[in-house]
Amino acid sequence: MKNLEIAQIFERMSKLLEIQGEIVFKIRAYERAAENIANLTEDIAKLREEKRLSEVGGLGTALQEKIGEYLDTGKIHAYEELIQKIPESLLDVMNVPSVGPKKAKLFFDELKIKDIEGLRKSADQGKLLELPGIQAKTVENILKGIKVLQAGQERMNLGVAVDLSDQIIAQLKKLKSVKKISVAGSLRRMKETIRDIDILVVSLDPQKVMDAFVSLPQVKSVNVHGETKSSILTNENIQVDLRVIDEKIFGAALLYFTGSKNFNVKLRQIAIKEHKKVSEYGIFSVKGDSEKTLASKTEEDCFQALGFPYIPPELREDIGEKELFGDEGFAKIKKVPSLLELEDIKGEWHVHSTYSDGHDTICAMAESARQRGYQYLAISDHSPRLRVAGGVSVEDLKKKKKEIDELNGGYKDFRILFGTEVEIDSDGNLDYNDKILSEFDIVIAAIHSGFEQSRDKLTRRLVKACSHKSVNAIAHPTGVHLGKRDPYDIDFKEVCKAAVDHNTYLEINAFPHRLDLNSAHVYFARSQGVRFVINTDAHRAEHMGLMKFGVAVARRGWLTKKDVVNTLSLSEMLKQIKK
DNA sequence: CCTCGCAGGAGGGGGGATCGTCGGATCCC
Repeated sequence: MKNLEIAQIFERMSKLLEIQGEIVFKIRAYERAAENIANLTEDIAKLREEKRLSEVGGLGTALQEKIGEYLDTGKIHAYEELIQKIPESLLDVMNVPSVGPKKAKLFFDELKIKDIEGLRKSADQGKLLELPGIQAKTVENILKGIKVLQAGQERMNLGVAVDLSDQIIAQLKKLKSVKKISVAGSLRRMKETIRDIDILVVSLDPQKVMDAFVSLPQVKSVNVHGETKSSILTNENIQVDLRVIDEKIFGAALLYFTGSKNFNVKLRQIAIKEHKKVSEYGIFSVKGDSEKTLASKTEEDCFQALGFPYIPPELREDIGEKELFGDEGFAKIKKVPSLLELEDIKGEWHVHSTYSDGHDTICAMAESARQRGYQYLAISDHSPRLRVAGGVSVEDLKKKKKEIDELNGGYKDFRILFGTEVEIDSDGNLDYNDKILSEFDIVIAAIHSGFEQSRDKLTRRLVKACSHKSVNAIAHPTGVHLGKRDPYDIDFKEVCKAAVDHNTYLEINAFPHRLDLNSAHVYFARSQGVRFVINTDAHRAEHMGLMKFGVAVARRGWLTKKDVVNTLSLSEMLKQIKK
């Protein structure tokens, strides 16, 4: 699928056009197109074939032509031309903090600086100082920026981010002067991956909080240490920003710093139409030159002042924007769905035991599930084909079944389900025969090999697995490993259709390295009528605590309790999964 | 560059802080 490639090129073009000094609207057009394309769950090639590119939004004749050109030839002429004039490596230069399009252009025009190495040299040699508007402080910041950039800019997964922010918040909470504390930013929206961590506090003694913050044990270096804002880099090169907020405007600040950026823009656009103004200091009514504060103390107040219901952070994204604001973008929000909660989860289908590559026994896993208040837990170990994970042989299945039956004899309001995570082979066949498969309580099918197959073949494998009479779910349907491996190339819409047609559930894998399906997939699949199961893929008992991340993805994909099968009681769930 | 609404052309991402330098660029959500 070429979606991401095309989005990336448009993204790069927008930056290059910015350096070139193009009008801001052209730059934004490319930027917007890139975003919309990246968020697509359908194949752009297919959309084009069906002449539906206009549905994407932000694609006029010129951009549609360029998409066609890329799909046909693998190249975009306008892009090739652009990088003749402006070296692509200027994009790296522009990535250096404190260097934007203007400085990048200045350095290139005057000093022929075209990459970071060149920038560093010129800075060291004092050449930058000869340029207008550049003085010692700027050079210092640029050199510092290069170091920051090279220290690592990748995104971390949600699990890492939550661990770190929990630690920091726990430490800051110990201070008496901290009255209120909350995460903000993409972490509060529970995005699958996070770049930096934002924390807001209310405190009567800001200086003290800031001093404590910059001297936490996790701190490697301090970027900013002020009264209202401090910013540090942890030993793992993660940036954490702390802001002290006046309690009176905490809600407005939280709303603002939670984002997303596009969501803020949207709110402000809508506010303007109603002669209101939104800023990080509050919601105001505007009459001529005079402004009156309508709300600022809590987020709820702020939404109310705008005439909106409370919108949970997970929904403040582009993903469901049309549903939220209407097609024209300015309709009033009537109500938002009551999203799935962690407490709604009654059990899960996908954990491993010592029968395959799990760390804990079936009994230990079951105990942990019971303590979490679950009614059931399917122990779904790998099948033999997945040798590296010690797949369970047909013989050992009998032993496993017996063990489960015995344990179940001792439970009253809880049941262990006999499950498997069965391999889908390179032709879409399953790793146990039909008779054996029919004996499981729960069968989830998964792909662990042959990721490089063609889109058609991969899609057919999943469709075939979906239509098998014993398969209840497809595990981690896109195969992504965040930061390590891209999803494999499938026609997701086809897979959704097969899932709906055969009462097969699609898994939201809650393990932070996976989060697969992701929230955009979930949102799309929901629109196709798909139903879901959220599983942790736990390989030890404590991993079952990762369920919260799966729930977060579900919420970001607009799911309610009724979309998710493992919110049902045991008997109801068993009834519904019948094929 | 796109969209709107009209047939050629106009108008188009909200709002503020901060930094560093002298008018404005960069950054944040």
